[in-house]
Amino acid sequence: MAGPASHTSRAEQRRQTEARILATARQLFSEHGYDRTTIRAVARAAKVNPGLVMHYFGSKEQLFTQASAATPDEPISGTPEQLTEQLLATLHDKLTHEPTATLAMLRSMLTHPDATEGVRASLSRQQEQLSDILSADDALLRTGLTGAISLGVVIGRHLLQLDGLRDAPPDQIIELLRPCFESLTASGDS
Amino acid sequence: MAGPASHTSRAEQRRQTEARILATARQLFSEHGYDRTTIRAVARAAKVNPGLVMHYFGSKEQLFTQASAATPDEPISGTPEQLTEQLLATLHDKLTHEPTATLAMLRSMLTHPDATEGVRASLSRQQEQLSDILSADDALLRTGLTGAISLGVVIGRHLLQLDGLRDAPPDQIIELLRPCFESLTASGDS
DNA sequence: GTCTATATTCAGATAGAC
DNA sequence: GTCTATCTGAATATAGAC
Repeated sequence: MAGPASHTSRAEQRRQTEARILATARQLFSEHGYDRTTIRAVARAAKVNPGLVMHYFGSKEQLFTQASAATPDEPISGTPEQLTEQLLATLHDKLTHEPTATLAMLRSMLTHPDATEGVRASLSRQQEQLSDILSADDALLRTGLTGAISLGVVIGRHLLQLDGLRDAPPDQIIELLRPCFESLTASGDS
Repeated sequence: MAGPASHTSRAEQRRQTEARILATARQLFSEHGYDRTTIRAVARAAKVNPGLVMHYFGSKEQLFTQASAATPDEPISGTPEQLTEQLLATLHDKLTHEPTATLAMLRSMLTHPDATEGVRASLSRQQEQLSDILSADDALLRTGLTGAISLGVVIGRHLLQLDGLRDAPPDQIIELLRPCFESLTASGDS
């Protein structure tokens, strides 16, 4: 691969190769899911040997763990009114550029137990934070719904690529969804 | 398995065995998805031989096709106002008893191309019908959102079993979602 | 440090015995 | 019509050569 390395030390070379493998794995996991992504395919796409992938990451499971490690959502805080805007802003961000690592986890969330747990944990954390602010007796259901709705819209856009959702401007989507989130974060009992 | 069959003809016996295999396959596909469900596991759970499953259904793909064949949604028609109630009624039904066949398809929709196409086709059909009624210039986006929201809530309840969503009474969920659907089916431009 | 060769396991599918 | 035995291919993982 590398010609006579000018400044790249051996350790630096290794770091770059490892990063390239990881980026390739993220991409393939996000497109085809855990089970249908093979170590061999990752190696081929990253232009390295399959054995090297194993050597660096230990196992397919560990490779997936690293490839799907996403930065956790911003903590939510403030008044119930601010809450709606924060949720919409977070969703807007996910609609514009959801990181490949997150898509890798979402892609496998229905079929790979680790991914299921990852998504559940992430949503649960958010539900806890939100429920503290809402403090209604059906808070957990309301926050579960905002999470499920966000999840459905993200999946519909990035993974299923539904007509109408796939190419719509994020701003327009957010505007249409604002009443939904407002009604769900409103404190009035049904 | 069968003792001295009293009234069951050989053809009847076969029909029953085939139905038992299909029901078992539906269950396992809906729990673990396409890739992690093996012919062998289906055979074991149905108390038949793996060869018999192949003999009856030809291939794993064909078994999945039959196991995940769901009855299509009711056609939607009427005025925009009736439309909201119909969507909510359909969702209420899915929250109470989503058929195992549908869950089998939903479980694999992110990782198995056939299932992806099945879900996309089902949602597209519904979007077409709804868009005809709405006749707003952003109709396709609005109907895409109602589909994505329904999908997210069904997945959150049945497949991810999110806290708050998992055990909530369908009536209560529907009430909380009514404003969402009303705002999305309202004809006013944003 | 990188890659080759291979061991091991397990899946779907097939052919043929009872 | 039902089941046993087996073929074939592919995947992860390992051991060792360069």
